[in-house]
Amino acid sequence: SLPSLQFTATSSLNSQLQQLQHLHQLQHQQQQQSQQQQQAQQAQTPQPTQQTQQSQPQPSAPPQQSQTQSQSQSQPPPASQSSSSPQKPSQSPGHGLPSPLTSPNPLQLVNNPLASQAAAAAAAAAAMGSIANSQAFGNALSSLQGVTGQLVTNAQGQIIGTIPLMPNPVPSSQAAGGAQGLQVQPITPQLLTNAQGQIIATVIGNQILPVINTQGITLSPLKPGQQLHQPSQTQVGQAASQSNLLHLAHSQASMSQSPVRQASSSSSSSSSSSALSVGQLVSNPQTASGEVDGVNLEEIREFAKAFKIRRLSLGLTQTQVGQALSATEGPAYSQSAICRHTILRSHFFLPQEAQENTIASSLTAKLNPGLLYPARFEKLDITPKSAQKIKPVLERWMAEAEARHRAGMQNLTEFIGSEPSKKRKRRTSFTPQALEILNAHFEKNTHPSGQEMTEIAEKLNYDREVVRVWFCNKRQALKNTIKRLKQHEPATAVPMEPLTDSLEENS
DNA sequence: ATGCATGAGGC
DNA sequence: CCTCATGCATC
Repeated sequence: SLPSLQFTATSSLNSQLQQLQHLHQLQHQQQQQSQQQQQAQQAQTPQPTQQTQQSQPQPSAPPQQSQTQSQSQSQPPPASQSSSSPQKPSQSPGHGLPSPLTSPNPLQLVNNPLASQAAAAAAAAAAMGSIANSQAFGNALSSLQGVTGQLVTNAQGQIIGTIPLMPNPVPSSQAAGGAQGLQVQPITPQLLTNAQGQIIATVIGNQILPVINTQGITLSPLKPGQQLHQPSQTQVGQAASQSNLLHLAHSQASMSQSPVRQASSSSSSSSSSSALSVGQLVSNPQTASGEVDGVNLEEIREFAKAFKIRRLSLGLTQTQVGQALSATEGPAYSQSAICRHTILRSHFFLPQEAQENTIASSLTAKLNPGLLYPARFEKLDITPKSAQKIKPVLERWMAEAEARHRAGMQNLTEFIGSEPSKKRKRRTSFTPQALEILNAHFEKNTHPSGQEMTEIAEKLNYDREVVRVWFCNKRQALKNTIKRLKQHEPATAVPMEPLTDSLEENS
């Protein structure tokens, strides 16, 4: 009901104000409710974060804990940069809130320097009124990694997931009993690993917290050699996780995070049964899904999301998939492609920020050439069309990968070293100054003439060809961005004409 | 995850 | 020379 509650992490002042207002309100409402849970969270938060990883060995935690907290209070996450700007605004007002915060602001609990998104996410969660419902918080995390205190890494030390802070009802009896709440419970998280020995979930008390699980695909807690789906185990995991996660559906929907609709009945035989149903299962066009180029982005998004989960549950990296893919016949894609395909999901949810700062300002610039603005075009993602094209390939491959996995870890990973063949030109690295100038030119004219490019190249002392390619890539990125944004505001295309016209032949 | 590079297909 | 779809190199 509250449009501004969209999970946008916008840098726009207006929406920020709105968010904060809501936040304010909600905090009042939730104070009492959330207190207990906050305490519970406090007990856990400082625990297994990678940076503050002292907890387990010795209970010398207290001093360090307080230090960590005071740090995060006094100053915003050090890592924060321009991109994390939304953090500050959304936080500081929190401190200044007239409401008597008897217990620390929820925002601080996740003020984890590790994750620049944490604060923003927390703000969003709070704004959603879901902070009290820690479950929602946990879910938001499924698609927004880096929101929690616990990072889960695999054998290579790569972060493959996060563990939500879940003060759950079950052990609460204890927590409630120890009213002090702050004491770190002697929880010794047991870790569930997949076939590769990678951690995919933790067991705290009698709770199983899947690292990544939004679609009922319980990451199989199996040891090498074991059969993939043991109903008993699977159920345990699901029972625990689903009951937690299912609630989220509503609150999550408001965040416009891809809504995971789960057939409540399909709880028993989730993953193995259907490689296809995963995508279909969730293809829920509640968003009156925007179609770009005749491609259902919603569907692609869901698939990408599911694919990632499946990939991780097999303990595979994007690179591995890419390599394995190229080993098979038929179309193959690189790690880059797989990554972009995955990214498509989140970027298509681009916050208004992109529209306001990127397109709008670029348009402004085009319409008012004199006006300067910080150029912030999107990355060069794949087009919906490409995503559509890749999807079946990935789907097919994953189906077989899962099949093989079930049969016993085969050699999925039989790769073939790609022939270096020609020596590729070394990647040019433009200096910030050069980029500034290039961007300035681009804003004035996306299609500089050969003459102009020559001049630019000379002025900047770069290869002319390099400059030309830069413009090509820039145009490509801009165009892709526009396509994505069109989905959001199809009607506002009016002021967009001049730009699109210059980038496209038709349309 | 993203920035520059490559190559096919076009005009 | 351009656009597009992708990939190698890097960040």
